[in-house]
Amino acid sequence: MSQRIKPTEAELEILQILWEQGPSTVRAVNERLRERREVGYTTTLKLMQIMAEKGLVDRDTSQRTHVYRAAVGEEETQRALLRRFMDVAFRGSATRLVMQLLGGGQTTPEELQAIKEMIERAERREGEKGDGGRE
Amino acid sequence: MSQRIKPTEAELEILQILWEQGPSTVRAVNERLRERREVGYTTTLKLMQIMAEKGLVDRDTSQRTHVYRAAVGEEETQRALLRRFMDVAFRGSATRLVMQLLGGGQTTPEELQAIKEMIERAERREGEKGDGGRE
DNA sequence: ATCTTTTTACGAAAAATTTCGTAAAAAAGC
DNA sequence: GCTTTTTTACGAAATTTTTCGTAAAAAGAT
Repeated sequence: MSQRIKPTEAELEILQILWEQGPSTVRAVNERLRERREVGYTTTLKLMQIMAEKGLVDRDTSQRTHVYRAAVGEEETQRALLRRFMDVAFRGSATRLVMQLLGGGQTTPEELQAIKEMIERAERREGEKGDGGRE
Repeated sequence: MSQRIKPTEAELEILQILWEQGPSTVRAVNERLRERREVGYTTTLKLMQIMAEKGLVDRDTSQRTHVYRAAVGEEETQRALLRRFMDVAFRGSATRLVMQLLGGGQTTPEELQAIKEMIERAERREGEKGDGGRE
């Protein structure tokens, strides 16, 4: 299901902006992109039009200036991307991935602490499995 | 430095095979690829030739049948890929990435345990850093 | 020796992704 | 009203990645 979500890198960059600042015009998105690198306005426009075709974004065309919003959830997308990335880069091993993350010095002590707490929570969830905790 | 390592997806697939089974001929790599999908022999050959040009692999051409081996380390490459992926998909946040990994039900209890141990080790390392710890 | 198979080299086609030029429509400014 | 600016639509060029056809060389088989 969510395996159909496969934005390209440029598309993901735009999704990030839409997730972060909510529904936006092409101009607003392009300006954010420009903070990081040179991008032509029509380049951004075209990409967003393609994304609309693919169903990655919805757009409100009731006004002349269209407003786009992400049509796929941030978490859902991250889950799909992570699954794929873990498979291709770490042969599917979550352990190796985390090992690299922690060993590679890419985490602050605060992040380590936060991650540790998450592990404990995840362990508790595992332990309870079966009694149907619903959402 | 290691930011120069940027294999494409098909290239990464080949690197995985070379890392896993060591120096290999084009035929051997192609056969492994074929276990998962249709790939022509010359397609694999060409890719590996390009990889040799890029410096991703080395090859021994002393025999008629060339033998290729990975010229970039598995960990080094994973580190570079992970850094990039974390930035683009998780806005640079290791915490969010791990959250998704643990919350997404993509980890077995065994992996959880292994990960927890790694965290503790990483914490000890961090702790030593500040007060000039003994090794 | 001749024919077949295996391998490399090379180039280019095919596919996917990214970029942008140009035009037309709508809105805004004067 | 007329000009300038902003926006969308569209198509195509440019770039990157993947795939494969063809040829030539080397090795092996008969």
